[in-house]
Amino acid sequence: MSELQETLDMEARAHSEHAQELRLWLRLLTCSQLIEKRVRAGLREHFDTTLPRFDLMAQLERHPEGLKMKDLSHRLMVTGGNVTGITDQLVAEGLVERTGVEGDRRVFRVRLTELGRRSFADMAEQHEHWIVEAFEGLTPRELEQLHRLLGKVKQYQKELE
Amino acid sequence: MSELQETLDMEARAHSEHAQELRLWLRLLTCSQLIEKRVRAGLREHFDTTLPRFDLMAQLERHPEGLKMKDLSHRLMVTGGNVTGITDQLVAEGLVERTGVEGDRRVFRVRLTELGRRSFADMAEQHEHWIVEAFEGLTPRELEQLHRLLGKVKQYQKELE
DNA sequence: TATTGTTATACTCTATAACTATA
DNA sequence: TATAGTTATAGAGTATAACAATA
Repeated sequence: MSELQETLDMEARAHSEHAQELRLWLRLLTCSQLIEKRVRAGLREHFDTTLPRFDLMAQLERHPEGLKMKDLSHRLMVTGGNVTGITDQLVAEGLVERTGVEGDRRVFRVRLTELGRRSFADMAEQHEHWIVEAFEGLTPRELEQLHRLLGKVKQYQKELE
Repeated sequence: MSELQETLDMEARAHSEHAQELRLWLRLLTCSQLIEKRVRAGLREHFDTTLPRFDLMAQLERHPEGLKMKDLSHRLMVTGGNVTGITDQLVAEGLVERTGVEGDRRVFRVRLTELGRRSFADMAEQHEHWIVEAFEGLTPRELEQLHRLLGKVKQYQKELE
């Protein structure tokens, strides 16, 4: 066993009668951490940005008409103050814009600027490459199976809420 | 579609010819974030502790003879300074202890104290419950399949290093 | 009164790099 | 020279709560 494998192999800490679930969780966590670390590093090195910023822009790219701060907060699963902070940064860099909404002066609509759209397109292309690479070890059929199984897991988390 | 489902359903942002991989990644990330959030919240509310602290103690529980700071750093996939900080906290609370190693005065052996072992046993019991609950939506066969597929993903990440 | 969004604050976690002590 | 560990620092990310403006 390589030192790297030894390093990453935290799964054996599962030790109870429910060892199967614990091993699965540790493996799931390890996979997402390994991929996420690479994505974060890539975003930082190549684009001088962070995953939350990328995620916010990705939401806006899907909604050209714009999203309210509250929508962003829900979708990104973080509290409002954080969305304000990230949005402020992106506005300062000219990547997104806040525009008022008629009929409710409390609300803003946040959208990508043209610069933001171009910038996001660049990042998304690289991001796609990193992700495709991460799953190259699986056959198309395995990709599909994994997607289906994780769908059941995700569905169940929502039922637990 | 419920608001919650809508909120969590970030997957549709995948839009390229490699949509399958992107959808899979977003689903994997969502699953691990949902479970991790619950574990973090549980550790904070019930035990006033954090996931990195729990993970460090879990490593020590697996190694009653103790681990060197460097080993912990490798296993937890974080840099040395951070291990020092977390270890300092746990030592201050009497949960772990540093003891010298004869033959190399640079090295420390970090171990759980008796209090640390009892404390970890409490946490591990609850932790197991949260994890078992998270995967209740899967049959034993599906648990096994998912574990196998994630094993391939994990294996491939190591090859990419 | 309730809601949208902002501000202020504090804390955890992390990486980096300079440093000490020992090998 | 190299290694084990610490210290110092800075920044990301987060939650909480108080607040202002509007509904």
